Amino acid sequence: MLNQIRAIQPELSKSEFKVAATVLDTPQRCVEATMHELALASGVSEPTIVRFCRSLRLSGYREFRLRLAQDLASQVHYQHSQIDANDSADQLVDKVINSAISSLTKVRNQLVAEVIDEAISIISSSRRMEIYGVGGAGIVVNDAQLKFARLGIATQPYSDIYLQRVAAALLEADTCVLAISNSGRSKDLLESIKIAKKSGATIISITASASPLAALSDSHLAIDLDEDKDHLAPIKARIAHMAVVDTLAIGLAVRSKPAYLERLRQANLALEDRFESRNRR
Amino acid sequence: MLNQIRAIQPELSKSEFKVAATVLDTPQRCVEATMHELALASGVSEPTIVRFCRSLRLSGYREFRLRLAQDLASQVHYQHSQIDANDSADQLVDKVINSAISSLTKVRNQLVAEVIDEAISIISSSRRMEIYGVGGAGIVVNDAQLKFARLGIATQPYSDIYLQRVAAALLEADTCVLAISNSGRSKDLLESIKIAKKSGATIISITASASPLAALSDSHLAIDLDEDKDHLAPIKARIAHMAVVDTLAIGLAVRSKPAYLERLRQANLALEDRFESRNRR
DNA sequence: GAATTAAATGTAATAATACTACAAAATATC
DNA sequence: GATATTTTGTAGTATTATTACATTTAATTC
Repeated sequence: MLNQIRAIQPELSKSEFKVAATVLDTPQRCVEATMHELALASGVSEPTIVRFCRSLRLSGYREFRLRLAQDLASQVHYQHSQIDANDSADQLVDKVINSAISSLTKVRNQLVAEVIDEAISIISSSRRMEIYGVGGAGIVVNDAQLKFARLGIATQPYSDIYLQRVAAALLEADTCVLAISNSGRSKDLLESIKIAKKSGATIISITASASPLAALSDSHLAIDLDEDKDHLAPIKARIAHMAVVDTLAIGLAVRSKPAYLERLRQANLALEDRFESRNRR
Repeated sequence: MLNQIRAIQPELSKSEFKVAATVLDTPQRCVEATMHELALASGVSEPTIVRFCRSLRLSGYREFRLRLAQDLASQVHYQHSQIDANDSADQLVDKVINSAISSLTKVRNQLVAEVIDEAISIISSSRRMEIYGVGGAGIVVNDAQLKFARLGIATQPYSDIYLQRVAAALLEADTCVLAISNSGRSKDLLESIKIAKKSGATIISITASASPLAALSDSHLAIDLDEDKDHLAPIKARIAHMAVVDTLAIGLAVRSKPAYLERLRQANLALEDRFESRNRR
């Protein structure tokens, strides 16, 4: 919902834009607000509120409020809670999993459809792709390589900063680089990306908005996670980034000619004899 | 909310009881209904609806409807839906993420607290741990290594089947092996585990119940995912397994002496100068 | 750059919805 | 069986959402 509002905001008229802004700014408040209050808060008239709701293809304010409430509820539910030594194993499981779910929910709300489409079309029109990341993101980089490989899309993962730079210097104009970093501030990665850009490669990034990496990117999949320093932080980032990669890979698969899906089938087939059959037990 | 209604239902008056009944019976419908409609459906008058809401300690029907909507939204079980070529990017995101969330939910429901405790105690009483997996699980194996490393727990990951066997043959009695496999039927992995067992190592597995791998394990963290053959299947498995590893690692960290957490802090510190500062931009 | 047209926005009236006061039933209490 | 108490509904009021229409603002054409 918020996602959708963000997406259509640029197409809205001046007044409706204001309404979108208030909603995006204080969604929790809007759920509680009556139409009159929202009109007041946005500095517009009440009919504009109705028109705004209609722009979202909803029947009216009542439905809007309901949808917004539901949307927020599905995020709020998984509050992140600190883990401590006294937690039972049950609590531990709940907290860890809920925190993972909450970061996935964030991804769902933050991914902008247009950017996904953009990134997919960049990848599919590039001759080849390299994937860069450092530190914890290295895992995501390798995971991405595996996912794309299963679709028959050859990619080269580099999580070593030296290899990265060498590779980046050798890139050509019709290639692209997928850069993955939570903060978007790793000096080493930034250096590699600058080199890649100089080589003429198109840069797709999965990173925080307003980060140096985002600024360098041609296509930027913004993921902003809490900056908490708890032990779950790196895990959350990893799961979130993997989910974005999933979306890209799957999108690429379904968007492009059915050939990809056929390749996926074959890749699965090739592994089949490596498994114990279920019957023989 | 529904639970609360169920709880107070016996204490309600006859008419309010009817209202509670309709709400419990068709909660989804009630979210959409106006006060008048709910009154009609329950065969009571509108003030009774208000009184019912007040019995729930809510200000009125408006709040009731909002709360109910939120409540239902947070329970909505992300059911898995097939992705097809006509999906918009928005739908794509929703489907991929929801499917990931649903597999995490499964993990949450399937993990048994006792087994987590058991696995944690095996790991912390072992001199060292090796982590085995093949194919897609290789990613999880590397991720696990990284997670444990951050806690100062040295582990050796092996996703190559030959190295695995060699390593397994050299294991000693006071070591343990964490084996990760979705199906629990990969011949290569099973072979490695048999060798590891012969060497006297304790086996912890993250895999499907009733699988050959489960049968070989000393401690078995059972994760059963749908056996659907869609393109999301491997992704779901990976996310689910990573979540289990997270739980183990975090559990290990909080259970054991605070030393682990201190090490984690130091590991984070060691990386700090590798990042662009936020101020300089 | 003025005139015309179209789009956007707000005002004011109307409709729908939620809520309240009070009176009538129903139930319990003596 | 009369009285008190609780429960419920009727009818009216207040609030909230929506619509019709007029006004303003912006865009387009000459």
